[in-house]
Amino acid sequence: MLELAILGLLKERPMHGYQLSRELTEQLGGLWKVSYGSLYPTLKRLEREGAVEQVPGTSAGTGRKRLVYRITAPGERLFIKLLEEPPSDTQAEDARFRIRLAFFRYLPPETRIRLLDRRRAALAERLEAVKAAIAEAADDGDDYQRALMEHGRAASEADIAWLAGLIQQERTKYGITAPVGQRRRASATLRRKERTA
Amino acid sequence: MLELAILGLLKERPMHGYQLSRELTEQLGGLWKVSYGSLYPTLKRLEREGAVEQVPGTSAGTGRKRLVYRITAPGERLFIKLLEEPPSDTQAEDARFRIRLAFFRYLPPETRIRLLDRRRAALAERLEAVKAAIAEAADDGDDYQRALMEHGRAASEADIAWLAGLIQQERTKYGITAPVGQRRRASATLRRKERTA
DNA sequence: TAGACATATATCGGTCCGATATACTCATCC
DNA sequence: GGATGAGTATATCGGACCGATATATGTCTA
Repeated sequence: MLELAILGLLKERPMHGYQLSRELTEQLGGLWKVSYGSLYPTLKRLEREGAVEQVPGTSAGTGRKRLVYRITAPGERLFIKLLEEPPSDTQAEDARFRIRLAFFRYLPPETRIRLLDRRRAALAERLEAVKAAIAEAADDGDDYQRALMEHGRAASEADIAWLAGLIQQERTKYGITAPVGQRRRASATLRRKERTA
Repeated sequence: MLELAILGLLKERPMHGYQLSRELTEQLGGLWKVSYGSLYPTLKRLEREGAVEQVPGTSAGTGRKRLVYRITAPGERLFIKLLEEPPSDTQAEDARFRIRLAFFRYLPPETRIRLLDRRRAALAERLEAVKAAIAEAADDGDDYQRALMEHGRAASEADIAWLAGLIQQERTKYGITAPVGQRRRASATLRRKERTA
């Protein structure tokens, strides 16, 4: 979600496209590189939608023409909406979640915990799927495919543990106790029926 | 690289679109879900390019019409080419590398080691970038952004260790010793100048 | 003062995704 | 017996993002 990332940066201060690209790469430690082929069209779209607007008269002497944008009030609302938006349940959410986290400070603690927990549940589900696949492909097979799945399992487990740590930290800091009904859910297998019902 | 994945599966036996989608999800332990919106157009493209062809007369009684495809000789060559193709140096390579690995058995040991090592070098580079970002953002800051980067660092390190293990295994199995000039490179920081020169 | 390099915006083609449409088969239940 | 719904199967559409590329202009330095 480039929109989310752009709005998050503009929230801090007005910037132009090129600057946004560098800040983005930098703030996320190079984990997420934006391409200009996405950036500029997205900026234009946001402007068309009224979420950002150009700051007039900022090409002040300093070299080349620059189109400086700032976030608007509707843009602020859009930002929060995008930040809380439910995940797309796909591998793209891996990247999206990182963006979300980079702007987590704009969310209240309760919401943060809710999102962290939702993410943890999604990873737990993936973990179960991988474990099932490992069990199934136990003897039929390809060494590399097995290694791949084992690695997927280890990575999922590490991510889940990491999230659990973040949740714990958040709870300790704000003295929020875990809702009882929610705890099991996160680590238990979610059957498909249960979710669609 | 959907093309790669499709060709890899068709190499084992002829299949139709729907079947490919399920096999793909299954063989990779649900780590990689294909959408029909990619699958069918890609199949058509591959057919247009002569890499696959329809197997005539296989709608044999069993229910619905099915378009069964098989790989051709040019398709086999394309498959190997795609499998060895240099990485796109982006976050997309994370996913691509998994696909590659799933079909690694079709490559000779030397090539496998070369690709594993290339991947390891890329991750080592990313690791250095993240470490630099962590150092830079040490005090200015957002707790969540720091957590994010730390997690990126840990994940990179884990991945590198995993790759090192795979390389070691491969070398042991086939008695191939590491080229001396290549060893340092993998774990050392690669300066930008050095690469572009 | 020429060259390389960083800054800055923009477009193009291509890949993939999610949603949706369509249609057929088969089992189940009333 | 006929409705309902789940699974199978192919296909298209709009949208997001990427990588490559084009095109300027400013700045540093040899």
